[in-house]
Amino acid sequence: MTEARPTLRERKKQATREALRSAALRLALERGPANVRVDDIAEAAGVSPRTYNNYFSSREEAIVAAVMAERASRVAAAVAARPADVGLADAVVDAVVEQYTDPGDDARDALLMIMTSPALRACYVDTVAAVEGPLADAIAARCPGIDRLTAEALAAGVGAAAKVAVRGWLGSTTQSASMPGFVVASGSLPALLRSSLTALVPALDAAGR
Amino acid sequence: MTEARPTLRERKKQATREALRSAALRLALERGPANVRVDDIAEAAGVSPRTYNNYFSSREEAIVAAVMAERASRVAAAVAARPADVGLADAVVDAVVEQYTDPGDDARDALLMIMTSPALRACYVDTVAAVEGPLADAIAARCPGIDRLTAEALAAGVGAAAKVAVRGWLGSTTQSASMPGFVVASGSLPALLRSSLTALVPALDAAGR
DNA sequence: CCGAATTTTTGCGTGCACGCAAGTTTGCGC
DNA sequence: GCGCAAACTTGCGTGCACGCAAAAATTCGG
Repeated sequence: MTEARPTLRERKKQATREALRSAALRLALERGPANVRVDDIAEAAGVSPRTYNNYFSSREEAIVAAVMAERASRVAAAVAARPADVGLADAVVDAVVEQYTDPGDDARDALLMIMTSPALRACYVDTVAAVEGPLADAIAARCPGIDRLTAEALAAGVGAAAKVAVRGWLGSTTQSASMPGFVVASGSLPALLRSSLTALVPALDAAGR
Repeated sequence: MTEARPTLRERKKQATREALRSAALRLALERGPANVRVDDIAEAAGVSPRTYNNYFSSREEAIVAAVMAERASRVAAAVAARPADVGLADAVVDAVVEQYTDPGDDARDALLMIMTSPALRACYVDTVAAVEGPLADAIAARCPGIDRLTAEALAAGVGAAAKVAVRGWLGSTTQSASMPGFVVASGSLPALLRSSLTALVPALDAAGR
């Protein structure tokens, strides 16, 4: 065992978190997201309702977390893993697209459910924002002399462009009141992501040197 | 009168909205934001508590709205107003900085209060996001042949960079749990905004042609 | 000016987020 | 093992957001 096993307390915490995540996802898929109360999730996971909110700060968060677990850190890792001789722009764009190109592990229908429910969608785009921190680190690591603020601005820009692509993917309606819950797939998500991120390539190139 | 007076109904709606805004701001400044319930705001504005939520979807929103009213559209207008022979990058950067350089109308202490309260800060950065729509329009108007998705990606990037600058301005802590409510001014906001936006200038330049 | 259609306000009920103060479990040095 | 300190869980109370349907206000055609 190369990994020192984390303390009992830590393992229990992760177990509880996982139990809540999967219970939330399962119930949401069975009954539809509107028919799941946090009390139900808590009961299914064997903890008190109050405890649920010690782990997740909204009803939607657990459901989305079940699908998006660790995607944020994987983007950063993917950027770091790119060979040093490819430009920053290519490294970042490819890494981001890669993570969204194959969501299809076993979460196909979960993704569809998330895209269908406005509340879940909102929570999902917040998840996209979570890549910004790790991504900023990865960018900074790749560009030795770079300003910290610049790295964060670029990472935030990438996150924002990704959000735009996702919103565009769902149809043209931003999140306005027009036809909520109406989903139109207008092109493939990877292609949209690439288009959207292309706008930022010059900025990434400039920073990469 | 060049403007046809809007219907009575419309005028009343705006009056109610304004009454809620100013009541919220006044009470928050008097008692501190934590000691204002939405019931208080509603009562001060002479409407039912339920009506408050027909106008604002969170307790913080009215307070922030009182300060930020119409700033979003002003940024877009400022971009549109720049002479056509200045580059897109300069037009956008100057317009954004301009709007945040002089918040000092009479809202100095209101801004300080917003920066001091975590919940209000969060709502404030959401407000920054509201510039993105109008800004995308302005960018699209300035660059005739530009792709719509590209314009939105750029606008979102600008918004994101502005958010980073604002966060950085409040001290290095993002919105983490470390010392909430502790404010450190680490440079002037306009300077930070300029630095942050500089990272995106190459992208704007590339799109401007 | 009158009544029907539309919009806004309001009260009510439900579910949710979270601070607080016990109660309970785990970690750790002895 | 023992016991104390730290961390986690739980119940409770408060305030908040919002769907729904009844009531009040506004508009508009005649």
